[in-house]
Amino acid sequence: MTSARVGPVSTPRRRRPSVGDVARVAGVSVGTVSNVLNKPELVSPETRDRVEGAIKELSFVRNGRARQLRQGSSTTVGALLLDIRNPFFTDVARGIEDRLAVDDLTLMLGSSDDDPRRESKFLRLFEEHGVLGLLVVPTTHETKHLAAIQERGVAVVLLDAPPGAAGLSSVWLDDVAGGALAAGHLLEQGHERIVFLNGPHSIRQCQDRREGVDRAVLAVGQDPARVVEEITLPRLDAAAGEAALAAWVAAHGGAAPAAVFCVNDLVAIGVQRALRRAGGFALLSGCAVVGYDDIDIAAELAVPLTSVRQPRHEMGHEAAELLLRQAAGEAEQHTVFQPELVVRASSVPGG
Amino acid sequence: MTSARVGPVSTPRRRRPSVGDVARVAGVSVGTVSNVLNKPELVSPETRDRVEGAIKELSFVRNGRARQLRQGSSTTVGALLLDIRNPFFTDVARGIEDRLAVDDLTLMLGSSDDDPRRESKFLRLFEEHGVLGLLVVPTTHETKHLAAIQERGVAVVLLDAPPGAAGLSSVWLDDVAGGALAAGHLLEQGHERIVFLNGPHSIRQCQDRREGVDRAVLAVGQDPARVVEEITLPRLDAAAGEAALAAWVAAHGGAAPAAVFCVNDLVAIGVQRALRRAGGFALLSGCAVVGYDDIDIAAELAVPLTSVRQPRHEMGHEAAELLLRQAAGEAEQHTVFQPELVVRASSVPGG
DNA sequence: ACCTTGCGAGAAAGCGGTTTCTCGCGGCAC
DNA sequence: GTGCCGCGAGAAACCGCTTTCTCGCAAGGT
Repeated sequence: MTSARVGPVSTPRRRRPSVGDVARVAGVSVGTVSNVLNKPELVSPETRDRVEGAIKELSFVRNGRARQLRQGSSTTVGALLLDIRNPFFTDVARGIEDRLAVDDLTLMLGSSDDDPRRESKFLRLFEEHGVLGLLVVPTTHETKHLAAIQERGVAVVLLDAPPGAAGLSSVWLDDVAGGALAAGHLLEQGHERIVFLNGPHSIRQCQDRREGVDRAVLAVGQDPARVVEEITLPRLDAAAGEAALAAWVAAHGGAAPAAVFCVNDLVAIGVQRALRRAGGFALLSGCAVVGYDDIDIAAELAVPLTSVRQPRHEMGHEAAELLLRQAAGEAEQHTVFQPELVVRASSVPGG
Repeated sequence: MTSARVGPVSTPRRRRPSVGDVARVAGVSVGTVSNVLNKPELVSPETRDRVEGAIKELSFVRNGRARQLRQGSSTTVGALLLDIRNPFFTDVARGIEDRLAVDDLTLMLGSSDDDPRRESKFLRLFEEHGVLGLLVVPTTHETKHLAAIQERGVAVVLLDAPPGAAGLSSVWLDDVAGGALAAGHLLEQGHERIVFLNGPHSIRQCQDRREGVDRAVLAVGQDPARVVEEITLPRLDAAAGEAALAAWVAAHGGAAPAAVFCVNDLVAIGVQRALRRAGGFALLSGCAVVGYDDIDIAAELAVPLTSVRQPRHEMGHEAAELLLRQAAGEAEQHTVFQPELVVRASSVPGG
């Protein structure tokens, strides 16, 4: 470990001043202090000045929990994403945050890591916390538990997921179309076999992308079972992609597959890494790779990555928008975005 | 826009059941319900069963705000980072979260975008929210306002920043050493001029890295003023790096600088992009580029990037650790990590 | 039979704000 | 001079939960 520690001195800890303290210093009642804070126009200028002076003097900061408890309101929304380290989700998160900032709301983030236990832990935490609403990338198809939360008065929007239980708004992207786009592109390039590094089908996106792949294969009159070799990854990051492809290469005497479709760009980056390690640039450039998400760095890689683009920021923004509407009592609403194929060197011969 | 909307149906909204409701259904007092929730061993099994039945029946979820208000405790900590989209910060955030999860605490994240106004807005929000503690990447050298917050009873730890006002713990990395490492490496490669794409010196890290660069230059008996050409970027992302380097190339008749040191990897990625666009792979491979942070994808770029590595996850973890200690009344403490140079193709001739 | 224990449950007082209701007081019309 | 109105400030209830304190009651000891 390359670190060092130093440090003496102790830290004081005092009770925070309350409206009562402010009232005492200003020589008014607590109700008046509250009025200064919330409805200054109801208070005479002199009194207001005295109170504001006292607030400064004590450096009073009001207790938002008590405030919200009384008002029954809330200013935070919770978002439960699959993995905050995945650039796809941070871009989505930023989209959410940007929309919330307009209304002076703040965001609590959690990563479920696609683990239902972590998901339910965070959901409970958020709900107890009294969030205004919840944006959830669900870990399973089953969304009844989310509908139940909404029944209890917390607006819930499904994020990166199709419409689920009745009453829940949703924002997602047509992953069947996305999968078809990717596979169609590879087939067009003349590939007859496609290795598909996918996540478990319990993840909706993974299942849908597979369905899209199958449709594309059927569309050219081929048999998916013969064309597609699907490998299920335990996790959807670069390390998992690298391991899976290294195993494939090892199992095929050092040869690379002709075409690989990866369930996301991180996995694709891992695949490229595995190819480079196994056979250098030659192997790498002989293998067509397509990713998914089109994260910012996809274009900057050793071999720029062909990818299926999702409007990440916009998806987050729209999800927050729907959440606020739903919280305002509007009806549920479903927005579906369309994917777009971005072709780069990783999938075309001259790359 | 590639999206569509649909949706009818209305959303109900009911008052959440309270302990009082549970008590009524179970035929006990609210105090007993509370005891079932918090000290089940004090309640007789039959009563406990009745209460738990009522909780299930009403699907009661306790109101954490009221709970924390009464207890005076809190289970969330706030972290104010510069930009959540920068992988450096998400890795730090993940380190924080991993440490907090051990104690069942949750994280609220905010991005200040290096804007003091956004910073103070978030600080107020967090403080009103009653967070247990605050991890802050400060936007200025001035940390008195943070010390003032700690005076009011919220533990504060400076993150990615050197010790500031008395009483505040801190976790940072020796950026002077980091800057020296990068510049020393470029000088060793025989470069006599270094273009340094830096952020404004009002950002401590930027100032320190510059100082490190100067020291390295002085160490080989050269004059920093002659060797280093520093360009100040308005933002520290890929777009800013690309724009700055494109301008440099344009101003030098299409020639690339021999050596570029970038204040972070995103900027370096932008630089590589600019070089590729201006002169293709030839120009790119003729220019030595060094980045900072060593984010995960640095190794996967078209030209793998030499970078100064920071232990991101560990820094976040340690910051959370210090925060919890400080919140527990322990004395302030300062941890400083050491950077490490990771040499890749982007800075060495044979790359 | 009587007094002490001790256990389990209820009543009530907060936590720190907001909000409603009441009330005193000065100004104004009659 | 009396009555009314309205403004500004205070008193008190309340949000939902925890926690302390009290008390009834059954068991156990003598």
